[in-house]
Amino acid sequence: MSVSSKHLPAEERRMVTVETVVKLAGEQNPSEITTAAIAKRMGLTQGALFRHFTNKDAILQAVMEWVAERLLSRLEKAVHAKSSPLAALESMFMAHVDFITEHPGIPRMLFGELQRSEETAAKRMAQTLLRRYGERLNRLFEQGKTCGELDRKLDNEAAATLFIGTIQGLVMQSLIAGDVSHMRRNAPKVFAIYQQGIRSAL
Amino acid sequence: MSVSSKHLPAEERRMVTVETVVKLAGEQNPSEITTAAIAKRMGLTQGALFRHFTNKDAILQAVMEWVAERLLSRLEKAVHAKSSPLAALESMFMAHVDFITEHPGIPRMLFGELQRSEETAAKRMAQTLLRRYGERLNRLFEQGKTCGELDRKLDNEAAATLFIGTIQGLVMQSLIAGDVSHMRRNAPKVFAIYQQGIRSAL
DNA sequence: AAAGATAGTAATTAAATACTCACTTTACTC
DNA sequence: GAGTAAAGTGAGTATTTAATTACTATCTTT
Repeated sequence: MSVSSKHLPAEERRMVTVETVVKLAGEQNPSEITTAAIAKRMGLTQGALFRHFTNKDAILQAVMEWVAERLLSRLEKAVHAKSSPLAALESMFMAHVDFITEHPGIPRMLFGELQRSEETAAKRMAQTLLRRYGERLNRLFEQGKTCGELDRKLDNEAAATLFIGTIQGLVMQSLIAGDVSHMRRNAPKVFAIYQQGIRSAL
Repeated sequence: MSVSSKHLPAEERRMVTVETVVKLAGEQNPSEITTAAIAKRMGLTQGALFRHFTNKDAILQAVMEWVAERLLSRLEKAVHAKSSPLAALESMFMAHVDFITEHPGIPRMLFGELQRSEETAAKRMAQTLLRRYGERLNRLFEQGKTCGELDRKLDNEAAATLFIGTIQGLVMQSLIAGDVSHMRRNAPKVFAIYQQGIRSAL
């Protein structure tokens, strides 16, 4: 049985669609991803997409849900079983970088959704994802403070902004270099500086 | 005499066009800025734009040139007359944040151009701008190392990535909050962490 | 195997968009 | 003030895009 036979049950077809969009976003500007392009990549006619999604925004929303689920669960797994909060933060950072290296289109889509002026469902999903991300970071920061690893007077919000911005900076560099592996190579160096910035003076 | 009479000399009209695009980018997704929208905002018909620009990319290119010039000169001014490299970095950081607060559309346009798959003139301008930015930072890092303010074994590239990413993170937060002033308020706190990360241990 | 439901096709539509062009208006020069 | 060049108008065009629809192919269930 071929992975993608002609007829797929709705649930599977939606999955394939989402994965296709993620793949396409890694190759081109997300705002240029048309329903025709998605369909073509799947070996489907454009109209067929609308059997499974009410409109294009529903596709993007499904993608953002997929991203939120996968990313957050990967981060949680990375944090799990790390003894110290600082080690957990590093593990989380690298897990995020790995995730993006595998799916380079994702940060672009996220940023693209956030800039939308209209209040689309996809945009709301992106906002929710980042809010939950920030909350998770806050918990780790608090733990780090109580166990003495982090600077007691560290500003949580600023530290979270910097954490996410650090990743965003790596994404930008890799966009300029046109090379995804660039990101993974430099991530540890960049995190080292970040760590130095938040941890308590010894 | 009104600032914008009906007929403007070509040079002025181009200037007004660029400023209009920058303004629009602060209000909506840059990829949704159409020539019709630009013209409408200027109180002009759409066709008139093409008297002054050969095509849309030429408009975007002019915008990127405007940005590069203004931003780099502001950064240079901020660095100037600062005695220490670290003080210069902080001044540069705040100048950049101020610039973006005044023109919130600019980071979005930059990022948007960088994601383009085609090699447009505007995209090349954006890449050049960031390259020159990085070079300027490198000079300051080197100065900081020789005068002992910065950690001697600091990785310049990583520090530059983090510097720019830090700003990108602030932009992202303000996008989520839907509030530009958010950025300026948090900038000092975020820079404080960054500074702690790069300076030499005392 | 028949019947009903599900998934896909191919052609079409309406709206949006970058760009063009023949013509008109405005501003400057002698 | 006439003549001219520059700047703007308004009505186009070709193309792209999301969404619709009448029809067909394929699965599933009894």
